[in-house]
Formats: sequence, C-alpha cells, structure tokens
Amino acid sequence: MGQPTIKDVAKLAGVSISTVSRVMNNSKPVSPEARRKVVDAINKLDFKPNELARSLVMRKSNLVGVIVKDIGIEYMAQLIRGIEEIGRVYKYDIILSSSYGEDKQLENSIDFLATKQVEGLVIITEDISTEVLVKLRETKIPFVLLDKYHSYKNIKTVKIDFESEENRLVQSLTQQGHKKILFVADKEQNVINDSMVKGYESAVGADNSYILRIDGITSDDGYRMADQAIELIRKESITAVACVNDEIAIGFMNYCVDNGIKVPDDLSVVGFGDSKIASVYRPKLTTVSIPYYDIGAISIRALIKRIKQEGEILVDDWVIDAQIHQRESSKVIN
Amino acid sequence: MGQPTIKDVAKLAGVSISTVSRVMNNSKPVSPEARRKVVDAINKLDFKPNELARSLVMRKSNLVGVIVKDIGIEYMAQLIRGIEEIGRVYKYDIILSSSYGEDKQLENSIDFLATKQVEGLVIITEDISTEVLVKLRETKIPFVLLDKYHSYKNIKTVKIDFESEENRLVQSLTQQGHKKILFVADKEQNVINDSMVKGYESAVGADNSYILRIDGITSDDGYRMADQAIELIRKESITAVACVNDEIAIGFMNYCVDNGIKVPDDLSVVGFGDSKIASVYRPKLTTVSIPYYDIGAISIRALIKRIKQEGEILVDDWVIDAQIHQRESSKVIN
DNA sequence: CTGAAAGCGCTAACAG
DNA sequence: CTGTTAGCGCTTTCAG
Repeated sequence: MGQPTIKDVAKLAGVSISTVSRVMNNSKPVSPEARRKVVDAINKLDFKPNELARSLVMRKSNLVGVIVKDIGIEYMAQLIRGIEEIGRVYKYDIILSSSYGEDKQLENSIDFLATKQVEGLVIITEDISTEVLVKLRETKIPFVLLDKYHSYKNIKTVKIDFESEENRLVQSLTQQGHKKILFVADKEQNVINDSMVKGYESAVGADNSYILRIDGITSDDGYRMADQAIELIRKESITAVACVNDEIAIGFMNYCVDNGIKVPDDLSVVGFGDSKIASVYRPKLTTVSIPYYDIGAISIRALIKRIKQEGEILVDDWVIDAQIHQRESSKVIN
Repeated sequence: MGQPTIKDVAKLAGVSISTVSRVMNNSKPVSPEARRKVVDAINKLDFKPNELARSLVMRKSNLVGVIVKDIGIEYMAQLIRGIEEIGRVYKYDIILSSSYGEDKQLENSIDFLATKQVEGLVIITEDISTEVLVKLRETKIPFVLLDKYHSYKNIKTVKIDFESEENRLVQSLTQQGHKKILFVADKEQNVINDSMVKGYESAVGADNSYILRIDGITSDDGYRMADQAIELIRKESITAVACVNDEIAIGFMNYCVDNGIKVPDDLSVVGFGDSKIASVYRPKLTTVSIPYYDIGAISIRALIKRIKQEGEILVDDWVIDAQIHQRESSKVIN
C-alpha cells in the first residue's frame, strides 16, 4: 500500500476516523488523551492528509490558477512572484499555465484549470479578446485580469497611473532645463500608450510636443527607428528623448553609441518600466519603476478576499504609485 | 447548485452514471444511441468533469510540482517554460512553489506539494542541503533536481558540460591570437566553477593560466573586482578576459567604459550563460548560451517517463550541447 | 452493451 | 467528547 490514510492513523491510535479528523482540523473538542494518541500515530506513520480528498468533500481546492502569456517575460515573472508569495500566506497554491498569446490556448487553460477546481484565476496577458472574456465570465470563477494594454468596462484591475507617472518623469526633464523633448511612442493604439502621450503632452505643452510613433517595442525596434529620431532631434534642436519603455530607450542608446552621440552629454534619454537591464546598462537608464511585485500581491489579495466572499473584487481600479529612478542617462542640460 | 456533475448528465441523458463515465473516457463500448444522448447532455449542460474527484479515485493527480529558488531569476523562468510546455503535452499541470533559498521553505513546499498528491517534483535551486535531500527521498515522490552548483552521488541531472564548453570558448580566443587570457572565477568552491577552471586551463595550458577568484557573481561584483583585474592585465600584458558568467563580464565592461578602456579594441571580454542582457549590451557580449528551455523539457520528459514506470529516471547525467555566440566583445587581436 | 454498488480519503451531521 | 453514517464526484468491478 501507498501513503498512510486517516484510517491507518485511526487504527493505530485506537480511535475512530472522525476523531482523527477532529484533531487534524481542530474542528471539535477532543480529549487530551485521545489527542495524544492520535498525534503519536500521525507522527509514527508520517501521515499527511490527502488534500485532494479533503478538497473534494469540502468543495474547496485552495488552488488559484495563474495564466501568463509567457513566463519568460521579465515583468510577468515579477508579477507571479507577488502572487505566489502572498497566495501562500493565505494557503493558496498556484497552478501555472501559459497561453503564449494565443486565444485558443488561453481558452484551453481556463477550461483545464476549471476542471482542476481552481477557486480563482489571475490572467496576465498583454491583450485578451472579448470572446475569451465572455467565456471567462461564464465559468463564474472569480478572476482578476492584469492586462497591460487594454482596459474594459466593468473590469477593474490593479495598475499604475501611466499618465501621471510619465508626466512626472517628463517634468523632471523640463526641470533639468530641457525645453524640447521628443517622445517615442508605440504606433499601436492602446490605453497605456495613449495615457503616456497625454502625460507627456501635459508636461511639455501641446504646442511644444514632438512625438514619434514607431513600430514595435523591443530594443531592436528602438535601434531601427533611431536614425529617424536623430534626424528630427537635429532639425528641431531637441535635447532629451523619453521612450515609452526601457527596451526602446536601450535600443536607441545603442544607436547613439554606434554613431558617436554621447548620452547624456549630447542628449538625455529616459525610459519607462525599470527592466533589469536599465540599471546595468551604461549609462544607467533613468526610468520609472513599476512595482510589479506589489501589483501581483494586491491582485491575489483582492481575489482571495472575493473568494472568501468578503467583498466584491476590486470595486474600482486600484492605482499604486510608481517611482522615478534618476540615473545616468539624463541630466541637467549643459 | 453549482457545476453540473456526472449525475446531472446521466439524468438528462436518461442513462446511468456509468454510461456517462464510459463515453467520457472511452473506457468501454457504448451503443451509438446512448453515446449520442450522453454527448448531447454534456454539451447542453456544458459539463466539465471534476478532476479532483477523478484524481481521487484514480489515484493520479496529473500534477507535478515545481519548486524554484526564485522565479525572478532569469534562467529559472526559462527552465519553467520548458517544463510547463512539455508537461502540458503529457497532460501534466504545474504547481509552482518558491523556496527563496531557504531550506525550511523548501521542506515546507515539498510537504505541501506532497499533500496535493503531485506525482513528481522538479526542484530548481542553486544549492540544496543533504538533510532536505534525505527528506525528499523519503517522500518516495520521483523527482529531478536541477541544481546549478552541486552534484550528488546517485542523483543524475540534465546539464551542459561546463568544462568542455568553457574550453571551446577559450580556445576560440586563442585561435583569435590571444596568448594571455585571464579567467575570472567565483571564489566559492562549486562544481561548475571547478569545471570551468579546468576547461580554461586545458585551453591555455596550466603554466600559462591567470586566474582571479572573486567574491560574488553579480555585475556589481564584476565591477568591484575590475581594478584588481586591470592591474593584473597591465602587468602581464593580458589581452582577453573570460568571466565565469555574463553578469560579471558586464560589470567588468562597465568598469572599462568608466575608465576609458575600449572593449574589444583594447581588451577582449567573454562571458558565459547568454543572459538576455548579453545581446543587448554594447558591445554585444561573446558568450555561450545554455539551452535552459531544453534542459527543462528534457527533465520533465524524464520525470514523466519515470512516473509512468517506463523506466528509471536519468540513469546517467544527460548532457546537452551549448552554443558559442561570437559577438562584439571579443575579436582577433590587433 | 448497461446499471447497481462499492469505494478513493476525507468531513460533517447525527446520535449517543 | 466520540463513533457511525452518509456522502463529495467519479471510476470500476460485477452481474445481468
């Protein structure tokens, strides 16, 4: 036979299985005498309760499903960290699944996790289709959606205020004496992009805005668009460039290195997001750090609260503060 | 009532629950007639079997536990990716747990996962104590240990041959004309370190070896030790430096930037590991990439094979090839 | 081919 | 305080 069960413990302790159950869960008073015998038996057998059986009868799995687009994406890993660590505090385990950005796979994951009786779902993606969303709602499983780019009516989430954070960042540039600042945005239309553009514009003034919308958001994309940016910068005597994310900023700075442009002496550059590389790259990149760990932690807490019926899940968007890291890539203008 | 159960399906289809079970699992012949009715009922109710109940009766959870030291560590995320993706192919789900390098937490995770009836365990850590190892063995749960630094008698693992990979890397340097090459190693004694030193030495010759053992393995540590290294490099007319990992190499190159030393013109630098930053940093770092995804994939495959009793788990260490990426930070000597 | 019945390991009334 | 009993939702003999 395999693992010892509650029956084995009961037999060894000379009591009924109910008694064993009671001491395990402290659910009802048990005589010290019986308790001792049971505890002894448990230790002797190295008995561990079968959570599966317990979950079945209690209709409670203590499992939450986390579906990520790709665990290899740096910020998703940070998010999971927060979710896992806080989930554990509430005795919830994480079951992990990846969607690789495919709707079909996402749906599969949701179904699959549903059969495993997860009590809640955290979905971390960069976009999700409305069809999947509908399906998700149908499952009746409480969920929180950490979606980077879109926001939906009636779905509240945990996030930072991209508009005001970008605004503060750009303002820090103007306070350093920069009059003309280029903003490199993502060509794709999405809420984050739009918010950041707004934040940028209200910092520099609408009549003093220089925006370059580029295709893609990787460092390669940043490198590729750089000649275009540099041309504009020369023509307009721009002294600082703010990029929609760190990767683009790094790609852009790489281009500068390759073309003899000195950052920050010739040009200040700032990013957004505080990816790991931002503080290792030279010059260290000025950027704003998004507290992903906290976002994950708050999400799972809200989710668990909802699971325990202690309240609705995120009645409003939960906005947390980000932090500007003034580093080497930007400085007071010469 | 909540989710529909097999009973509801049976009632709606007008058959017994056994019949429903049989069509779900194709476990026994069912008349086309009955099958149709059952399928209809399943669709109508949007019935999804409760895997918990199924697991309980079949004594098979289709769950494997993955314990990582910290999911924020880049290569661990890559490893998990491989595990998750291949696990899914075999219908295994991942339940994730972090140890944060603490033995106590690791033990807890093992226990916890055991109660969840995981069928196997993948432990990704950078070191593990023998006590925990003993405990792990006692659980009788099949496991694979992806331990970066240590190797244990009787525990086989999936890895690359650090010695011969480092050897090839250093040889590529000598082939580029470098006569004197410095190797920056980790002060701490561990198998990887030792292997790499061996690989380095057999490439340069024991009488021509320059080794600097430093404290720590982060880019900051690399930066900190750099003055010491530079001193040695000047004194001995060394033309290339090989670092035990990418982070140290980057830190070292940062120091070079800050001190007017041109890489690769004045000095060639190579790393090891191919972290993401290696290909984004300027100059792009020459390094060897460790196929973490594959390591994860092979591990889970071996584990599942073992679970299915189709063989012993890793009769021998499974060694896979790494690949040298010749990039910008090293070049033919002037 | 199909249904009744016995359990997987555990919890939770219900009587003592 | 404690044991007996009836399930949780499902699979699997065992008789038809």
